[in-house]
Amino acid sequence: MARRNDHSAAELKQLALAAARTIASEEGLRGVTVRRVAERIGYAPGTIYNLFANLDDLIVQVNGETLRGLGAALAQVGGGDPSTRARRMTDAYFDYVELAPRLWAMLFDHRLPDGVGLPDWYRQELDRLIGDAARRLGPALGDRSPADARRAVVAIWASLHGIATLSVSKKLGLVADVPARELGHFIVASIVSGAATDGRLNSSDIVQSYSKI
Amino acid sequence: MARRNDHSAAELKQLALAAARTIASEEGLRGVTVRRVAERIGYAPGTIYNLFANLDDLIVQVNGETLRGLGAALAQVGGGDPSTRARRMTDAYFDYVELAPRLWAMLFDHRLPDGVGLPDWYRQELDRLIGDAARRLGPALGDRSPADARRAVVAIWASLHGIATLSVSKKLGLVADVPARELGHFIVASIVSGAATDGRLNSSDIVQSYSKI
DNA sequence: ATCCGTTTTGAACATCGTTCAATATATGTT
DNA sequence: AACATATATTGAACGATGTTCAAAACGGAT
Repeated sequence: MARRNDHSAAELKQLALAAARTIASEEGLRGVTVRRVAERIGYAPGTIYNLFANLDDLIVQVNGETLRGLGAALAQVGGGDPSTRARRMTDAYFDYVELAPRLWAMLFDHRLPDGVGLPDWYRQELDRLIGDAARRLGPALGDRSPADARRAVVAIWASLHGIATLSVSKKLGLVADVPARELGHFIVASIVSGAATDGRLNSSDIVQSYSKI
Repeated sequence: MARRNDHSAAELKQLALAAARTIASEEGLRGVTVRRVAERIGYAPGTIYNLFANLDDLIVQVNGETLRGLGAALAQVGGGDPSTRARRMTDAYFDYVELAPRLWAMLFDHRLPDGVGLPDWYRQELDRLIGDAARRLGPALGDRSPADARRAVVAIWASLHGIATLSVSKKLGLVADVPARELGHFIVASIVSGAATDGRLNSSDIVQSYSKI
């Protein structure tokens, strides 16, 4: 068998990605297997390996789209004074997570085997997302250097990731009856308002920031 | 074959747990398979199922020990004024993560299948850990209600989890050149100092906390 | 010495990712 | 129109996974 010509290679790739995305949305990373993706698009398992290097490659590409979607959702937040924009971006983050929690979870559930790094385009995608957020949140973060502003954004990025991850994997309800979104707002507010109160929370002397007043 | 009597059932269970812990420390969750654990203790795969309900059960029990160890490490932090204690507990957290990063990562990498919840003893273990931390951090968190103090601790718990997770899975270096520990201090400091500055960051009006001054 | 009850085994099953020789078809050439 | 070439597609095969369970082997009691 060969050369069915139903679809071009590029079309096939998109079909496979869409199928994987659907499965991931419904069942999470576990459900995404080569055979199931292949079956869903009406091809044999081997065909997947004409389109992707392996299953990891396929998943990373789905994750790339998810990441781009998150970036777009955050970029869509406009206007408002700096602090309400921070709030709206936090909301946009959780909106996006809740849109397809298992698909979002795959962003972090998936781990490449030892020694294999994420592809360069993925790193750039992620870098741009953080950079964009840093630029948009800059005004809310007080008068920090660009480096310190970015550091604050990375802290927010990691914190929201932690909250959403625990929430999606049902490990947040074990320790709190507070909705994930509310915790997210609390942390972002802490960082943002920390910037508003005074200049203590810059990178050069975090230690001192522990001592009250 | 049967009744080798080399070990009691309880001993065997500990042997299996220790073997799994070693493998997890070296290779992470992926390396922990029934056959490898069995081989390492010199028994057949089927024997594992005399000791544990299934592989998930075994892993949850290893995770329970890891969690208990983290709790002990945090509880060991004593003395000092409230804010230096907060700092030391944050250090203790990252010390513990760095002691065996892949073992720690298994705490969150592992997911029970759909519909299966964590056992009650695990929930209690976790609840005690958070409760302890809330009690110890209380003085550093200003004059909040116990409920709000606990919420702040949960926020810290989730944030540190996010940072450490991204760090261990090498996804933090993609967006920042800051060590995970430093980011952790930054966040804890933000929350702690947020409590120190004034009373705005309580649960009842997080929204308002976004507006500067 | 015999029996019983329990522990331990390992073959078996369904699934997984991955490889690759075989094949069937579209395309290019005559 | 017939043939040749190239390649897209297949599916069997391999090793590994979690899990089950009948069979077997052994310790202890009678």
